[in-house]
Amino acid sequence: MARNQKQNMIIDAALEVFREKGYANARMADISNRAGVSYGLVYHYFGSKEVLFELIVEDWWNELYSVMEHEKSSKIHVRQKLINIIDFFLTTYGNRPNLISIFVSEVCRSSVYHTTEGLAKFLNFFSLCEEIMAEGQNKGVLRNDVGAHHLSYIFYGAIETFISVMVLGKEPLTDKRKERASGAILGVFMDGAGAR
Amino acid sequence: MARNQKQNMIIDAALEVFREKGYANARMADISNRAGVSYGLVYHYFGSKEVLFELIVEDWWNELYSVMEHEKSSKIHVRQKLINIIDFFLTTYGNRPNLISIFVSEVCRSSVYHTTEGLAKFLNFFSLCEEIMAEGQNKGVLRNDVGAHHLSYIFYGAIETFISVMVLGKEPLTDKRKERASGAILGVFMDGAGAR
Amino acid sequence: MARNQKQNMIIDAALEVFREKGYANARMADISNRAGVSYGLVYHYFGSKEVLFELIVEDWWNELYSVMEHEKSSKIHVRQKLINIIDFFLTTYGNRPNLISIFVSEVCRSSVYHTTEGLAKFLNFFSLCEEIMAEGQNKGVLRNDVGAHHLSYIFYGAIETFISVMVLGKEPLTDKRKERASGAILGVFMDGAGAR
Amino acid sequence: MARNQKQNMIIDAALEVFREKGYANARMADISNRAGVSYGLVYHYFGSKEVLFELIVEDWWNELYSVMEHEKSSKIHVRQKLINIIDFFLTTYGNRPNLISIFVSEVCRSSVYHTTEGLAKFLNFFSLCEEIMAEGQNKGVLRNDVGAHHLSYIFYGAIETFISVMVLGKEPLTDKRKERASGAILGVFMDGAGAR
DNA sequence: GATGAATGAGAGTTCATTCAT
DNA sequence: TATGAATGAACTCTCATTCAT
Repeated sequence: MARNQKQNMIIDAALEVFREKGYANARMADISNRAGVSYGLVYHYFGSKEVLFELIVEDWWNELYSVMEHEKSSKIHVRQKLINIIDFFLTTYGNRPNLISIFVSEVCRSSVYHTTEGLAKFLNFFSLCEEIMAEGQNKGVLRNDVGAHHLSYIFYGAIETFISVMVLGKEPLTDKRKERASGAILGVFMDGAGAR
Repeated sequence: MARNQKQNMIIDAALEVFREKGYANARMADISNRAGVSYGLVYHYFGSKEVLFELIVEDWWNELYSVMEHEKSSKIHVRQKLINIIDFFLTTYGNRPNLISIFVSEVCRSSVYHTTEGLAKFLNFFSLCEEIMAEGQNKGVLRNDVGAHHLSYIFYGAIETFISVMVLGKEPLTDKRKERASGAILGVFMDGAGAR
Repeated sequence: MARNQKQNMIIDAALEVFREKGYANARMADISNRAGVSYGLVYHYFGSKEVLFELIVEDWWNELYSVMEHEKSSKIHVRQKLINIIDFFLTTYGNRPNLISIFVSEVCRSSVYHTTEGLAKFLNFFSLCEEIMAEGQNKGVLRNDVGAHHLSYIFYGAIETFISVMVLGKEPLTDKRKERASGAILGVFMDGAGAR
Repeated sequence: MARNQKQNMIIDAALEVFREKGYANARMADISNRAGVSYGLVYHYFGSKEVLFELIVEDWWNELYSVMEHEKSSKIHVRQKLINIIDFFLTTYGNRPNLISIFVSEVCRSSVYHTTEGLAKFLNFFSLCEEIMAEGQNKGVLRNDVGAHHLSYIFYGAIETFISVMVLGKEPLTDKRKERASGAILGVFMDGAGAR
């Protein structure tokens, strides 16, 4: 699945255009223009708008699953696993803002994705997340009186909202901001917002 | 702005169709058919697809602001305020799932909403949320070492993810489920997911 | 065929709107709004957009024919007849600019009027004009080496262009301007533009 | 701006359809059908109905200006210049009746053209015409007691009416008829319709 | 007479996709 | 591989006309 230069240029252009306009409003002509290639070449390589989009999304899901799988089977402390997951999302926002922006805007919530297949992707992610939470519960690191899946929702929801706000505000991610965000998410998730 | 029966039928149909297909894929013909009125009547009353959508969204924002304002100026305990906000979202999911679904899918994240105006709506909401958090900090109910705006993100993120999962799974909201969700969100937000 | 007040208000509004937007772009709603009456009343009285327009145009043709007939059978000098005709057009521009503007813009040239019926209206006008020219030729007032119908074209063409320019420039018609235009048209038509 | 074959076919079809139905009643589907191309191709090349129309009109104005400029700066006798201008219009009617018909019906008088820009086109034409008339006055060929712009109106009005009548009557232009029309226009314009 | 809600055919335009070169 | 001309289904919006009250 190695891609040549032009294919990569098209993918990059697609990331930009999908992010800027959203899937529905992105035109194939926009993508080919942005990539500096001809109209037909996009079809030559990717077949259709949907396939192109799915490819991008699929890659992202696979990458995300891979990270989650890795953390799941890792021997480190659960707390560190959560830190790593938060870090993965924030780092991706920093390095590939278009990608994470599309994920947050066009995938997570898009009605287009409210399909059995779309749902399965999510459930899979949450299920991996849940396993880590369950591990934490088993090891006495996380509370037992709240379902592991509920813990997943709260944990992921915090990450997603931080990213959404940055996406909306088009905020660049400085190291300092990243650290603060990371600290806030982990701190509140683990210890709560309540004063001690 | 009292609406007559047909206007309400159109609004209800629009809520269904926008929810099912998303804004971009919703056809005005779908809406008029669903409402059982003629094509032209939708235009007669609402002028355009965009206006119809904005009307729905605007109403929702206003209702949300109204609730937030009310909680903000209320004299009750901050903890209760948070309970009320969670309850408002969950109750709305129960009563008007189409509305909250559109909000979560088509508004919060839609690229279409990544405009100055769209951003302003959000910032306004978060700013109201933040004031409540700040009140909690001042009263010693909430921790001070995390910014009030960050607390807002985590709090709202938790709510939104619960709703998103229910929307995706098309889960009906039983009283029991509602109570559990509410308890989980508040519990983890206030006291953390960490074991005691 | 006496019209009541509302009917007249509608006719006046129609004159304004047809002049401003042209027949094709005039909306019945524009007319009813301008007239300050309800939508349906225009239909109640006039049946359709086309009928309303035809009524206005028909009235104008009849008035024009009447003037031409009168001049034709009048015993005055042919030169005076031409002066009267010029004066009729210029006066109408002064008093009812909407009417003459519609005539010049929407009737004379409109493709919509390129029908057998539309053509007949014109031929009838030119035929009345031609008879006056022929009378002038018979009485030795006008030259015989150019066909009477050709004289009609040149004579009417001069009038129409003056009016068109005023319509385009939205020029008000002062007495002085009217006199000069009238003098120029008659002078050049009778004696030519060539220096003596 | 060299045009390929299909573009020319579309332009030709547009000339026919605009002439037959007028701008407002011409459908893009008519044009594409007439041209024997698909619906989309018209948009591919010309973008919109308005642009297509403007292109045709713009070309004509430019051609007309070019002829007028040429005559203006030519060293020939003013009388000959007028003959050439008349001939240009009549020849165009003979060769491209659709074009001249559209000009006379849809441009000169169309309410759509009663804009600042539309007016400017006309004024420019009349101003070129006027300069030739002024030259005639300076050289003692044309009378001085009538303004040069008024002479323009009468001269052009005569030409336009001849053409309009031919357009309305769908008359073909034989050489003989052309000669007679030309002779009549020039003769009456220069020497008047009055008997000697 | 008078109103304006209601209808729906019709037109312009977009844009994903195909295909000949 | 690479191009971009060509296609046409699909969709939004307009507005003349009808009709119940």
